[in-house]
Amino acid sequence: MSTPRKATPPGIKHAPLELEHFLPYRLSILSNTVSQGIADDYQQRYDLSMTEWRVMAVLARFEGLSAREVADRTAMDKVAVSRALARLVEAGRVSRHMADNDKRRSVLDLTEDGWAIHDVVAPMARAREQALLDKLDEDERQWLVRILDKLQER
Amino acid sequence: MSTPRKATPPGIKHAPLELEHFLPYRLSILSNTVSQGIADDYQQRYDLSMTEWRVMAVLARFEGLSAREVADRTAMDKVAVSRALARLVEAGRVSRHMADNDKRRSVLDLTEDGWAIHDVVAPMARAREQALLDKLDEDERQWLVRILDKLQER
DNA sequence: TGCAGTTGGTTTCAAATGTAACTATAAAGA
DNA sequence: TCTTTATAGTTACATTTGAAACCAACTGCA
Repeated sequence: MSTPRKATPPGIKHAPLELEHFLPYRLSILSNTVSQGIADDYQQRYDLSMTEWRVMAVLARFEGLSAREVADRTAMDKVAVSRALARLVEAGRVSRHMADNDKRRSVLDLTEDGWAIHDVVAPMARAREQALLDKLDEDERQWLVRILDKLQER
Repeated sequence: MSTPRKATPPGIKHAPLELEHFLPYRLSILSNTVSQGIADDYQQRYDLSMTEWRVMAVLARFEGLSAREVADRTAMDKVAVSRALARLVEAGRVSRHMADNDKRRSVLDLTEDGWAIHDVVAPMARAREQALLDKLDEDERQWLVRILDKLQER
C-alpha cells in the first residue's frame, strides 16, 4: 500500500474538468440556487413542498387537468404527482372529482384556499425571477431567452 | 360543500405563472435534462452515482483535498460527501488517509482505478457539453458565458 | 494546564423519491 | 360479445436524501 504500484506514465495528463467553467455544472448550481430561493418563500409558511407548488402552479394556469396532464406539463413522474395531489386534496387546496366520460380520469382544480395561496406565492416567485433578471441588461435578457430556446430544442 | 362559499370577486384575475416562460422553471428543466444525460453515460457502466462522480471530478482537479473542501467545491452538503466518499473508498476509487497535522482531517486522492474511470468519463462529459454548445453559434456562446457570470454574481 | 467553543466527519432517524406491481376503467380486435 | 391490450392512478417496497445529534480532535484563552 505504501509503494506506488505503477507510476502514472509521464506523458499522460488526465485533463480533469474545470467545473467552474463546465456548463452542465454551472447550470445545476444556478438552477438549484434559484429554485431553493423560491421554495424558501413558501415551504415553511404554507407547509408546501416544491412538487406541490409546481402542481398548484400548473393547475392555476390550466384548470380541470387530469393527474396525467399535470405530470406531462410539469415533467414530473406520475407517482410524484399522485402523492403531491393526495396531500393537496387532503389539505383542501385542490379539488378532485371524477370525469363523467372516463371514470379513471380525475378533474383537478384549485379550491379557494388553493387560489389564496397561489395569489400570494406566485407574485413572490415572479419577484425572485425579476431579481434574477435585474442582474442583466436588456440585451442580455433577450439573448438569454434566445439561447434557452436553442438549448432546449429537440 | 356544494354551494360556493364566496364567489371570486369579478375583478380579480389570479395571474398564474406561465411556466414555459418562467426562468427558474426553464433552468430547472434544462439542467436536469443535461445532468441526467451525462449520468446516463456512467451510472450503470461504473455503478457510480451522480454525487460520486462529482466528488471524483473535483478530486481529479484538486488532489489532496479534505472532505470539507470537497463539499465546498461541489456545493454538496457534507453528509452527501461523506456517503459518496465511503462508497468510493470502499470501491477502491479514492484513497483516504489522515492529515498528520490534524487528525480529524482526511487527505483524499483518486487511486489508479479512480483515475482510469475519470479518464473515460471526463471526455464523455465534455462531449455532452460540446453537443449542447453546438446548438449555439459563437456569438451566443459568448453571451451565455457572460450571462451566467452575471446571474451567479454575489 | 484545563475548560469552552469550534470544526471535520459519521451516524441515526425521518421524510422524499423511484421502480415495479397492482386495481379499475376504457378501447380495440376477433 | 369476449378477450386482449392500453391507460389513469395508487400502493408497496427499496433506496436516497436531509436534518440533527453525535464523537473526536483541534483552538483559544484564562
